Amino acid sequence: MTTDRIDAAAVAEAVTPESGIAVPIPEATLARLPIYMRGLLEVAGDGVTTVSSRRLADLSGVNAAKVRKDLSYVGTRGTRGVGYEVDLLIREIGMVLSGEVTPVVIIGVGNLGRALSRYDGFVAGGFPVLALVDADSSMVGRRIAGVIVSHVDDLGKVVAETGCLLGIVATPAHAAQVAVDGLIAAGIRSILNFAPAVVSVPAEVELRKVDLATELQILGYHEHRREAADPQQVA
Amino acid sequence: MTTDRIDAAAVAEAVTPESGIAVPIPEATLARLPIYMRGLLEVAGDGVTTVSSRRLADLSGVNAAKVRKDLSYVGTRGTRGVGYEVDLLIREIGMVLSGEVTPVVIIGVGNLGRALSRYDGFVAGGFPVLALVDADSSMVGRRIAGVIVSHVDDLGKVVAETGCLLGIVATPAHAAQVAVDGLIAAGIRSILNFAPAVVSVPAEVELRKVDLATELQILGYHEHRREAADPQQVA
DNA sequence: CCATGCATGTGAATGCGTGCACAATCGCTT
DNA sequence: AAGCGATTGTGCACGCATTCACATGCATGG
Repeated sequence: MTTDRIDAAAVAEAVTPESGIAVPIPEATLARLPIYMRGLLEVAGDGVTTVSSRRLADLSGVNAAKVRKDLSYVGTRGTRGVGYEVDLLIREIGMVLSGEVTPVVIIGVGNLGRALSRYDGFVAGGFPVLALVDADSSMVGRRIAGVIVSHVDDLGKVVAETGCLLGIVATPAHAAQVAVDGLIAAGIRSILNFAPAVVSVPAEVELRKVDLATELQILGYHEHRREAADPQQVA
Repeated sequence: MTTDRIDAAAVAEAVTPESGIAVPIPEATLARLPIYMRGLLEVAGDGVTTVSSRRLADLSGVNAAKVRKDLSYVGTRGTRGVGYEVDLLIREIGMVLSGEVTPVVIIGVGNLGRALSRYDGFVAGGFPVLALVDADSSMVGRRIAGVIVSHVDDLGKVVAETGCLLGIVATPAHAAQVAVDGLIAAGIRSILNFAPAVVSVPAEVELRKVDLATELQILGYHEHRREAADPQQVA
């Protein structure tokens, strides 16, 4: 996987089931929770009220034991011999991954930035894009997906007004570090970087990365590898 | 990391240094090679002819020992006391990740599909988008980024004509499985899936996934976690 | 020609993630 | 009321990835 957590430090906090404060969900589990959520919403739509770990595993393309272990982290308890209550599970997982609406700001409204700002999945997932900024003055003032583009110099003001908590960097590589620094200065502490560049952030800032070109290169490697090993062409 | 290799089976082939056939690069290493490549191209632009693992590690945001071990997999040998030759390294890594041009086809020309087809990074990385298809007839015939959109029913023909080896799925979730099946039927064996859905493929097909909404949800979790632990607001 | 310093290459230890396998436990049926 | 089938919860072992630490070996300077 190319899109990884940058800071590899794991959350090693002790589990405190009853304190209600600490929540030490492993990174790998966290990445699967949204997948489970989709499966749950699907079966809930069919009127099903109970799922087994096996069923949920099939829907999510993972191992059943993994599902059970993952669910044990979110605190949910199933019923032995029966399974898990769908509605309850949806509420529990929804609670874990920020049940409320979390607005995001996008830096860079080039091709990628515009597409992301119009991407339905964000709004559907509770992440409305409430602010857009760009360094290019000719972009400022334009309306994209209902949001007016502001200048990057006004980033702090815009973030404060809209209450954005998450930042998405969709600039060219050479502008990525500046964009990230700007977001941090504006108070954003969780950033998703689409620019193909290595950026550094203070330890308290959470930085994730999505590298589209790298994804293709990894696929290309496997493809070429297959061709070299297997002389048959599809023709 | 949300965008992961789906099939977790590792390539366990034995290293055959001199045979020139088998290439058993670990998945984790493979994901870092493009990062190294960017750093190398950067220093090469500055006229530097030699890099140490330490320097390359700093540029890539990773550990120096990791760099050395990664480079040992690609077969490159550095010079003790000096470092690695930049040009040579660029050629070696370029060789590993498919030095030639590998055309790609995109299924789905909605917001995301259009943005991806215009994304400069693909062409720059040697992955030109030579074909676009969509199920919506009203899209067929339109020209996007210089490529004319074909109907998904003609997928096999289009793939054969353009020689595309990689497929990108940018459809809505409910159409993802059909799109993947279509790509496989057309002879594509390496697929990058952007649709937020779990799809199943035969073992010989390589499927990678990029899940944008999930990335934000993971960030959102950390953000909320921080807020809960740290009552101070940014205000 | 030799010594010295620096950077590579890798053995080994640690930690996380995965998945098996099984005991514990629940609901349902007889 | 008691047994039975089903499913959860988890201890355990295995494997990959990461990182440290150090011996190896090359180039440069005296």
